[in-house]
Amino acid sequence: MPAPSPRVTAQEIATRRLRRAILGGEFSGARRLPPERELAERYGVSRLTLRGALASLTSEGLVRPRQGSGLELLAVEQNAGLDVLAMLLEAADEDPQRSLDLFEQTLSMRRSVAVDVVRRAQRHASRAERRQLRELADRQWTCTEDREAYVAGDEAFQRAVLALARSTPSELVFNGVWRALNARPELLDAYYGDRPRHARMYRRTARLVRLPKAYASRRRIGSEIAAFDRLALGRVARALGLPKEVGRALS
Amino acid sequence: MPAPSPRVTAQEIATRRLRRAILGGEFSGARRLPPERELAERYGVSRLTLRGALASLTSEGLVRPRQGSGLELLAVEQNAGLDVLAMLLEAADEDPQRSLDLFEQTLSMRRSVAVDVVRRAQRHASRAERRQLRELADRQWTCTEDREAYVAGDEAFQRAVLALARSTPSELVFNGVWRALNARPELLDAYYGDRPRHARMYRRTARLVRLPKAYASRRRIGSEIAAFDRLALGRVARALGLPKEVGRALS
DNA sequence: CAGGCGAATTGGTTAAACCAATGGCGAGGC
DNA sequence: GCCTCGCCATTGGTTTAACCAATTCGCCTG
Repeated sequence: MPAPSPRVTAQEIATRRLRRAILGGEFSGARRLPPERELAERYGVSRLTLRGALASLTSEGLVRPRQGSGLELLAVEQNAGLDVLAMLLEAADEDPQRSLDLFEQTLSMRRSVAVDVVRRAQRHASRAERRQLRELADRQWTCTEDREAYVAGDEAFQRAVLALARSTPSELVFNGVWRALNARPELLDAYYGDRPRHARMYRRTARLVRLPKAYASRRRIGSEIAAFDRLALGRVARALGLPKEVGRALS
Repeated sequence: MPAPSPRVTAQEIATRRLRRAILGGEFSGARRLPPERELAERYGVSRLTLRGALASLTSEGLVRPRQGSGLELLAVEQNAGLDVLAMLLEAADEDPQRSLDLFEQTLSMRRSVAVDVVRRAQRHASRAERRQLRELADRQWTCTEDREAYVAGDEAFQRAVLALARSTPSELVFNGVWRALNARPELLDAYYGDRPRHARMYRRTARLVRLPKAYASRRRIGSEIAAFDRLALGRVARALGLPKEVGRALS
């Protein structure tokens, strides 16, 4: 992705700051946000621009505006959608333990979804499609040197499997997870720290997919990914300044 | 929730209509949306109100505004977050097969996440917490007559398990899934059609959680839920006017 | 003291501008 | 004739200044 640098807009900045303030607990304890007019002044934008920001936060399930009453703060865990995961990780950048926990939880969830996705892909994929997949995986071997290319290839591979799985919900979950992991590039770097090992895992996984014993292979696929994730979490922990045992021990 | 009927705002209506138009494929083929000024006129609101709606759709990953260029339409599957799942289901209300597929895919994903959640809850829950959980499950037995109470209780139970699992991402996924299922009340009704059977499944599941052989029990938990979901999908299919075999045969 | 009325608060909406990025089209030069 | 540069129409971004509508709360009245 060239990412043509869409000009950063004032509304976007206000959205980020306000969202971060909310997720960072700046208003914790309060049931309501300050009035729009006050927030607009605080962030140095007009009230209408601030309202644009509020529209985003509303659709994310962080606040609920009530005419005449104010901006009600909602409990994140019970109302927010997966989209805020990225922002939660971002907002946790000064709390290593929380960062690691969120990262681990995210990987864990991704794993469980991945097993289901692979199962579905196994059912729906044609012979030709499987071969295409195999080729994608093989290509990963050739670029373990180049971090950026490798990560891009990994995303492409995962999306390819997802497309075969015929599960829109899983695709949407993946979008959220991927965005979240990319919200902390330094952690994603640590995750992909051992690319040859990662590529090897994929190759093994691909082989397992072909096995007829669906259930047994699925179980092993989960274990393969889990094994890599455990090692990777050790690296992530170290990148966060925590002892790597902390990462590997997580469940 | 009493849902104090927060007055339906013009901006919200515009958001819904525009979102539905996009998800319904009204602009399929086009790479861009019509200009803001034109959309505002079409939906009978001021440009600023329309911009509020656009802010929502932007944060949902459906469009990307580019100053001077226009409103770029993004590919739903590759950009949208889980939050749009509810709207996808809503927008599919005239396509029974698509509705059933989405419903099935959603349940399938929920199942795979559920297994992970249960595993985590198993690890983190204290003795007292497990007993509380058990009580919640037992209470479900007493209200299989009352659909509304039963569904509310089921939500409470699932949230309780989630809280024990210590996995924020899973909670966020659940929010999205739950909202999606509730987007089509008639289908959710069909899903909960056989409440005694549902309650029995929970009781069995709860028993499995206590088993020491973690892996084997996990596997069986997945099967328990899958068995119920399969039957329920048959009912959903019939509610959609499709032969129930279509629902049960899905994977 | 109870009830209701009304003013202050706060979100919802609009109008009319103007700024800023983009992209196409035409004039001019090579 | 073709390429390049620059102007300008298009389109999103932002602001100002109002006014409308729902809610809340305190004051006034009975």
